[in-house]
Amino acid sequence: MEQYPSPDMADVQLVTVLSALADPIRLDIVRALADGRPHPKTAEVWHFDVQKSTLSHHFRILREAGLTRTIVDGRSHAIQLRRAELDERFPGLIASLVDATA
Amino acid sequence: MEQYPSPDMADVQLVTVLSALADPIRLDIVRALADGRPHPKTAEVWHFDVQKSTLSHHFRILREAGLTRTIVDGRSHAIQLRRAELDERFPGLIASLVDATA
DNA sequence: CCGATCGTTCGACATCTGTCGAACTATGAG
DNA sequence: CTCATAGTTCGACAGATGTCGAACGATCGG
Repeated sequence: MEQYPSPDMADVQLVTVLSALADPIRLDIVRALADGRPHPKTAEVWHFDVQKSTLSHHFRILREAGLTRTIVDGRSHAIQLRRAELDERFPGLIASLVDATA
Repeated sequence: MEQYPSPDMADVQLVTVLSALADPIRLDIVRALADGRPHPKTAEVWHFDVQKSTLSHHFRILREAGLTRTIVDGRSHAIQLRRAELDERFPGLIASLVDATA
């Protein structure tokens, strides 16, 4: 299917990742996703005060930057941090985001 | 004098730091500054292909985000990463930037 | 003092970015 | 099949951002 493609981690640039993280909503998402497990994209689950189209936009930025992958199951989608790959490509980066008091 | 003020590190937001890092030139600067020592602002030293006014703009963003401090000595200015403070406020973050193969 | 140098500031401009609402797609329920 | 639901895509728009060049301010050398 390859419906929602993420880039190869080897091609992911640090500055692209940092740009993706440089937004309050996306940073919150990534920090919440740091457990490495899939989380539903459902807008109501995320308490953000934006429309679902905006949230969808943020999910896309994260995926295209290489931070996340999308798991499709019927009409429900989940998003998952590519934790292991990221830890290998950018050691310590995700950990430092999680540790930090925002 | 307080001529070029940097914010208190306690007031520095993670997302602000990430926004400052989310630019190719500024990321390069920070990585070069990671040794913690002062570096001259001299445009020729930095090989970037932008005008000095643009470089000055980037230095300002970095300082206002809390990443650097400016040291004035006569008419020559130096810029220094606030390494120790940053390491305490955001453990591992700077290190992960330096480690990474951009 | 005078002129040169280092760096900042300002206004202008094009581009990028976050946001919305409406339309669309695909899946699942009855 | 029909309708509802989950999420995406699209066009529009306002505001932020990176860049330049010109003008400015401050300092140093002669």
